[in-house]
Amino acid sequence: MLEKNTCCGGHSHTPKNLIAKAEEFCSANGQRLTAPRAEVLKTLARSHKALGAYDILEAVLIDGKKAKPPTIYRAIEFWLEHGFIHRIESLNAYVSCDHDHDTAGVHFLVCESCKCVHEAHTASPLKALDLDGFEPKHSQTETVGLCKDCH
Amino acid sequence: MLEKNTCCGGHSHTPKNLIAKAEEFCSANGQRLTAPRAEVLKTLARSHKALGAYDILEAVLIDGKKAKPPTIYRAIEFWLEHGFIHRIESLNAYVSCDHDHDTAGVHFLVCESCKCVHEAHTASPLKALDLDGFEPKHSQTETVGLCKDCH
DNA sequence: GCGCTTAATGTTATAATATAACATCAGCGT
DNA sequence: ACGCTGATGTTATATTATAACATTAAGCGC
Repeated sequence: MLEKNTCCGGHSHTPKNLIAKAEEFCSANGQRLTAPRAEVLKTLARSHKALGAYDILEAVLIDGKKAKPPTIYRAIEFWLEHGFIHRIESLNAYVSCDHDHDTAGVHFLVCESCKCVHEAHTASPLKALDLDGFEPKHSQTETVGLCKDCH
Repeated sequence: MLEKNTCCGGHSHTPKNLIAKAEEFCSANGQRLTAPRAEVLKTLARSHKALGAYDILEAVLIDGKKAKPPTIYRAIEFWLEHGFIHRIESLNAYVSCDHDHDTAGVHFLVCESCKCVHEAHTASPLKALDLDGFEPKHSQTETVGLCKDCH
């Protein structure tokens, strides 16, 4: 896997921008931007496709060596917690995001063919709902289909 | 796992009703309601918690014998395809549903503590979106949080 | 700089979820 | 009964994720 992303116009975050934001975030919050964290985030930022944990694992070298799963999963968890990446549940995969929105409700258009993901923003889907005592923490909508280039 | 479902008032579909619908569906559509299919659907219908495939596997006996994973996954796939159950992506688990709605857009309130799932219905989340050529097939929203009884 | 504390990573092993591939069986029309 | 088809049985393995413990590195007070 991990082909070059030419789909959907090849959009991708610029790793530089995202890493710059990440650096800023870390120093502002007493977190460390370690090699595994940086490599994982860069790999996701270069791709607009969702990447599985093992795709990332195959793609990155930490100090010139292949990492092992826990290393990758820890970095993934770190960036998920801090809103720099999202997990696409329907693919068991991960995408970077621009981090310029609140993370309470997001909507992804997921191409089932090329695995590219577009992030959309609409009103919270909870607005119209009778929650009947349910206390929401995080909403995520995934729309699976075919992107412009794949259908 | 697979504790008795006492959470959230213990709602659950009545297996009889759901199986009746399933029988009707199968005979109307030239499908067979085989033992694995019936057992899997009954097990899900009795539970309002989401059950993982291996929970179901532990719970059912087919002709008095424990099934093996492909048997369970095939039955799950069958009912998913025909709209009798849903997959809760954030839990890698499955719930039955009443099948009285179109399956194009659903919204689940998922309790991260007890794994109970409430199905909600709102307007399609795609209405407000600029799809830009994306061809949607299926939308699903999952809101993770704590149910009335768990918080 | 030294030693302490803490957070992060390295390493090994394994759990949990899911599917591929092929053999066998059951229902059904003829 | 025969053969076709779709479903299941069976074996093995792929894929995704985490537990547990050892080791290393950064920050801090002195």
